[in-house]
Amino acid sequence: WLCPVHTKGYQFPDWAYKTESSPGSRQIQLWHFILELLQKEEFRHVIAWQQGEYGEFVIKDPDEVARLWGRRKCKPQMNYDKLSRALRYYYNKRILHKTKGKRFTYKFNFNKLVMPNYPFINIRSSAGVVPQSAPPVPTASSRFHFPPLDTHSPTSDVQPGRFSASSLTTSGQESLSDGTDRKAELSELEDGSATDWRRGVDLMSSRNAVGGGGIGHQKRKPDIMLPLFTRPGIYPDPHSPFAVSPIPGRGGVLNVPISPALSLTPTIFSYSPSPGLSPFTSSSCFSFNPEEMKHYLHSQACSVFNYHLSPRTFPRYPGLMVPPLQCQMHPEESTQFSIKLQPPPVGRKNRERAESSEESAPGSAPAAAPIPPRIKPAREKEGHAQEEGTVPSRTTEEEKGTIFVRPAAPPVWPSVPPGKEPNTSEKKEDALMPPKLRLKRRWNDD
DNA sequence: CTCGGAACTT
DNA sequence: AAGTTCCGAG
Repeated sequence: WLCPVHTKGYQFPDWAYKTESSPGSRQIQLWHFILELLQKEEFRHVIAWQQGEYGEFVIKDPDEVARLWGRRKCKPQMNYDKLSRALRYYYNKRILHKTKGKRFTYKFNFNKLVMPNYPFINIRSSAGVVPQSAPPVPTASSRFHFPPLDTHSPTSDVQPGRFSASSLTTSGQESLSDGTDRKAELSELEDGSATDWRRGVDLMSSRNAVGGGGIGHQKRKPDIMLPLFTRPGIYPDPHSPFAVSPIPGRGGVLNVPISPALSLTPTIFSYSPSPGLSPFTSSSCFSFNPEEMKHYLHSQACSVFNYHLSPRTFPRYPGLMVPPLQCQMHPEESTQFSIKLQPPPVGRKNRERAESSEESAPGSAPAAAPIPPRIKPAREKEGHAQEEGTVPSRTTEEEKGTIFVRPAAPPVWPSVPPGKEPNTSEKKEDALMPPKLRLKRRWNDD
């Protein structure tokens, strides 16, 4: 078991590879391990990304995953019951959340790590233009660390964060060993992700980056600094800030002013149908694909609505409007969402009832619909004799799954239409109504 | 299956 | 801190 980071290229950003050296974690972490398995095709029959939902994965063989985990941790008594308990501890930490109704299905909260750094993204511009079926395979963000945004003012665009190459932080000494987090995400307005985010920062900065050009040290400053990595060809979007001016501002660093209006959409993600074959995996460059990012963020927004996550999970930034109805990527999913968009559930009971009824809703488009993983019908114990050495038997299904599905039609945001509102009086009413009530009203109306 | 409390371990 | 182990409840 060699360090995953040194195996074959970067499939995930550094934060996914917490190392022993990382403060606060001397040993492999479960989510880290999960990511590791997810990364390898050999385990595709044991655990795999769920198609259609970014960051969602299915444990196809709970016993096997538990066994592997137990082996890694030298806990022969490990089983899915225990493993899942550990997984559940991630709920509060916002590392994972459960996909209700789907057995053995969980979802990573990647947004926790990404969102704080892209508050200025305008998701509206192009929702659902990006491939949908590919698993979240963040790539090549390795050399960077993203200082957290000012936690206290998520909306203060005047205090943008700053990107800097972690290779610059030779000391890697940001060790923000904050013992201030946990459970603290109670306050409605504070984004508890900030503390976690710092962790992510640690992870990345702790990684001794490859010497990528000697740029001087830099301290955190309120201006955004985007590392300059000229990678011709990886910026398909002409609107990418990098496509615009790849010329170094100074010292090889681009100083890009942030404004909420600016559709600056750098992304550390790159969805590749076949992780191992990603053209980017070999590079350690920053890749920016606005479309992907937007889609990703949108997907996350959907999660917030569909999984009843706290809105806190999805930072509220100006210009970041994510109407639930926009979540219809797949025709089949659209039915899901429309149903889920019923008035907020009152209690757990209600929630579950709604979900179950939704599950039974007739799916209309079988087209490229991701096949719901057939979970061990009867817990059949087909000999998984070998594991690591197992030859991945690529099923045609899997291949199909890598096909990008284009959403039916580019949706138009129903909320806050630039045009006019149907009912003027109601509008006025709304204006007088407290935000909460207004929202509730909308829930009920639509 | 899923959840989360509680005590315990490393 | 990050699980591990055990377990009652839904």
